Amino acid sequence: MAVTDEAIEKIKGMIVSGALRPGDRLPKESELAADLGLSRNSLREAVRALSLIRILDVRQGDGTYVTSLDPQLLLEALSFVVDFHRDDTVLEFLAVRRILEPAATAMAALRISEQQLDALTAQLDRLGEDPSVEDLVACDLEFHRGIVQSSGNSVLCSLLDGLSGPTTRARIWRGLTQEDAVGRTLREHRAILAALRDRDAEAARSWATVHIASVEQWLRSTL
Amino acid sequence: MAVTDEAIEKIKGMIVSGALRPGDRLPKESELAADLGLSRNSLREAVRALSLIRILDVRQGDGTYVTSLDPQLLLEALSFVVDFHRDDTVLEFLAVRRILEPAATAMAALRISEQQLDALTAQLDRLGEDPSVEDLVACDLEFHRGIVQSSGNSVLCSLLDGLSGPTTRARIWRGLTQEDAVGRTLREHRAILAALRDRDAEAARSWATVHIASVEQWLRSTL
DNA sequence: GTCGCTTAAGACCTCCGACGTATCAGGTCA
DNA sequence: TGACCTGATACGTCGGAGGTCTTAAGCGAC
Repeated sequence: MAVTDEAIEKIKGMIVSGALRPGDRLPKESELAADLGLSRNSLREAVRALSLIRILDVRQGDGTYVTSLDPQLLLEALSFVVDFHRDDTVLEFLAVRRILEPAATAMAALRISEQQLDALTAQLDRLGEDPSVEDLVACDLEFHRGIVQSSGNSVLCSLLDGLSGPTTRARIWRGLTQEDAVGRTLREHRAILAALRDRDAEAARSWATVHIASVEQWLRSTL
Repeated sequence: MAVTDEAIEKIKGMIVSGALRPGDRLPKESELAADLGLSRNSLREAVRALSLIRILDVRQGDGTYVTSLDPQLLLEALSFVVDFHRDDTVLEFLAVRRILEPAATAMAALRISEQQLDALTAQLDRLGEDPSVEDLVACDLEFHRGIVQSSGNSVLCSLLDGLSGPTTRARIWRGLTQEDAVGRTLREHRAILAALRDRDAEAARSWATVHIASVEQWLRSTL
């Protein structure tokens, strides 16, 4: 195994074992390199790799720190990876989202606060009746994120955030080409919101399923 | 932005835009560094980072290649990230798994082949009636992986694979401390398998839910 | 002619040392 | 007291020198 890979494993080990805790500062590059028995250049490769996936936070002129390691932060790296997906796998991503999103929406129905409900309502009102497709999709992302955050599960939230990216393009494409896709999306958003206000988890789940399934169905028939 | 980060973005751009396709070979380090306008050392940091998340495959003595970019491969990196989770987030991971796994099991009920059913049965038979906790958990992972693979969704499969890691420790702990956890797990596995054989998606879904919920409940009462 | 070994070229691996740049703390001066 | 300056510290970048591994061409024995 290459020395850099060993260094990655060793740093990982230090964090997992608790020798390094969230927020801790690492020894300076030259010292850590000496400790781990490799050159500063090779160590930097290891640190850079861990910093790409948000394990480490490198601040020039200051030092290198362990991040908070929050699931939210760590899964942010997921979206970077997901950007590389190929178009022929959009359906698989969408299928997973179709499983998670209704579940998250149902969970949110039991926990969402009145303030959050009001905020979602205001957001939909702001969009108006006839928005541009780009505005709609941006608003769509925001709407669903707001709901999923109310599920109270940050892992679920980050995961859905990461998975939503790839399907965005598909949604824009649909909005541009399918008759009444915009109006349908708006109506479904209102329905989901109404179900949340009623604290009706099953209705919320069903509307979320319908909402995503409509995109999925269109995509399947188009490909 | 640092030159290395720029290089990461540029290489990512080359792949996403299609200039570099899966399996393609990158120019050699010295050439690519010159093309991107940075030193070989800095470029190596970028390449190393992308190789950690399985975007690039570096082969000493040969060259650097773009990987297949399969969801399965890309999400493998997820397990690396998930290893850093802290124990207090196990419940959140488990909650997500509780959503995904029953859905995947239900999907598998409609698609799993007779050969795969036989393989799963043989696997359970091999384990016997009174296995060690470690053997049981290893077998548990294998069992669920086999089922999820039959769901036919590789994104779902890889995601669950990544999420199952963190909960493994918890399952071992439970097996060692809770009365009859081993026997209960074995019975539930048999029940899931029977539902799959019957092509009964709803029964399969329910048994999978029960199976995971029992771990979740125990963990919640223990913490 | 085919198989197996040798050899050389190509590409990545590791290291060193030097200099550039950003941050922060402490001191200085109005 | 507060703004500014300055030095120490740590990360950022670079160029070059060997080292190691993979591959394939070359070559001899069977």
